[in-house]
Amino acid sequence: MSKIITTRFAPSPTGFMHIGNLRTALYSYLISKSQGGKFILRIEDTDQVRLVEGATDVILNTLKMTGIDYDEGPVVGGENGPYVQSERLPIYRQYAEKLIESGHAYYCFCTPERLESLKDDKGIGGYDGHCRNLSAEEASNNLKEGKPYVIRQKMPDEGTTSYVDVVYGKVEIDNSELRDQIMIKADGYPTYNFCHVVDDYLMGVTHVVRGNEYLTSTPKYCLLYDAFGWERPTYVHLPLLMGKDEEGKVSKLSKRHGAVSFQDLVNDGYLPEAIVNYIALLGWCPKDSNQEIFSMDELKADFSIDGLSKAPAVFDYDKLKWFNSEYIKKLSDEEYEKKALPILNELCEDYINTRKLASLLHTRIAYFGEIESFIGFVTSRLDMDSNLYINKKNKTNPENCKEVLVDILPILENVENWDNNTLFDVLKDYASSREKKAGAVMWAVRIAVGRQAVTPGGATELMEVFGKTESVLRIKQAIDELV
RNA sequence: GGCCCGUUGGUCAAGCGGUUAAGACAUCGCCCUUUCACGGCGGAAUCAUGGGUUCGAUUCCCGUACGGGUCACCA
Repeated sequence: MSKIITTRFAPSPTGFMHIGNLRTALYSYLISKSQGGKFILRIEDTDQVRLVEGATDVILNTLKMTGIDYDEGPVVGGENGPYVQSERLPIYRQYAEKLIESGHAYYCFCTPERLESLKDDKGIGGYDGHCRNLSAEEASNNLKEGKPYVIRQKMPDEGTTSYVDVVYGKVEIDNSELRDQIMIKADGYPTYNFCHVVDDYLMGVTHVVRGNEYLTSTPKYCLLYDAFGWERPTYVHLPLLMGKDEEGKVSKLSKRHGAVSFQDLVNDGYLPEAIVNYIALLGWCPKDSNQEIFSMDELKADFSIDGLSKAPAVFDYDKLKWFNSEYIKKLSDEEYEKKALPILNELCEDYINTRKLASLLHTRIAYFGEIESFIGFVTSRLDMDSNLYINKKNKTNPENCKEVLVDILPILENVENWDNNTLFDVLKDYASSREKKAGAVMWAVRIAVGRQAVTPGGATELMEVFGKTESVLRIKQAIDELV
């Protein structure tokens, strides 16, 4: 019987959830779930300096909102806990000592100053193995004297180490490239380089899924597995997520490219489902299908590792907007209003029919944060430019528009049911009774009421939004302004 | 700088030795229409580059260029 596929997401609680990080979590999750596997969440908080208060909650919350549910992890627990590395310190110590005993690791007493002196002018330069050959006696004496120390992994002097990555294929590194990296720091905490291997093994992780910044350091981890006599996991390295600045230069996706944390995007009014859908396709493509809209369940069913791309992908806000607008359009009126109405009610005067306004905006917004930019003409009466009355197709101009407005004002003032359908009929009837083009009448009214060239919705829809009183006031004002 | 990885339209991408080189976003045009949006139709636009291998290379190999990653008591 083969082992059940087990993957994990192992973030550091150092701030917000970067969208690239979320994608890594997603892929890790999908690789497991597409094959009925197990998914573990592990918090890697061994860097006590970079630790940020509340960051773990952000991670937990993001996974919850996106529907990435974990079988084992903090809060939910599991048989391989604890799932927070700072609670596993004795475990790492114990395994580090095993490696010292077997000759795969050693105590190092070098000072930070000495280490610094090893670097070249570019700050590049690794450890030279100074304490490698300290005798057991010297080491234990140093230990007894209480000298600060770290524990280092002993790398082979010659040869190469290779492994086969599922996405990138065979990766081979000369052992001479490998430094004797630190496993346990002077503060007693383990480094990522060491503890993630111990944890992955102990937690039964079969597929290590992570960003490809680890591609070249993975041989070191393989060596660790070998030293312990453990079976190496399957490695799945993911291409990085890039951003593009104004000049068109591509670089690792960062804040200067716009909102890059999941929470920022949500705050801007992007739906978690849309975000997940979009990033799933940034670096992955379904086989034998051009499908683009995927629910989480569909992703779980269709995801496969061989659809993963090797090349880095540029995060495109335009495409995200498209996905989001698709998801917004799919929202039921009720779901949509739940999100749109609070924003509109906050921005608009009481007399505005915000439900009507919301429905006009439903097919027009790409994200909810965009609403405000659409309704400036609603929240205030914009400066009027009489040129707006000019429309070639309907042969309108300020003069004939004024005629229409003056003519139709008393008719509108008599309208009882102030709704779109009624108003539309009224305007149409008026037009045909005066042998005018309906479009010309609509244009005059829409400009008078909306006071801007392009509006979300036509003349009668706008009038419904404004209500009778405001609509009539706006038309009167427009007439006055047309001298 | 050493090492590693990558390179199909502006962006995401399919392709896995022979194709009119899919599709989506963006863009442009037309239709629909009460302006816009939605929806429908159509256009423009891509295999980084030089050598091989082959009857035939976008596809395989090597070099070059460009981009990225990595060389921490960070993960």
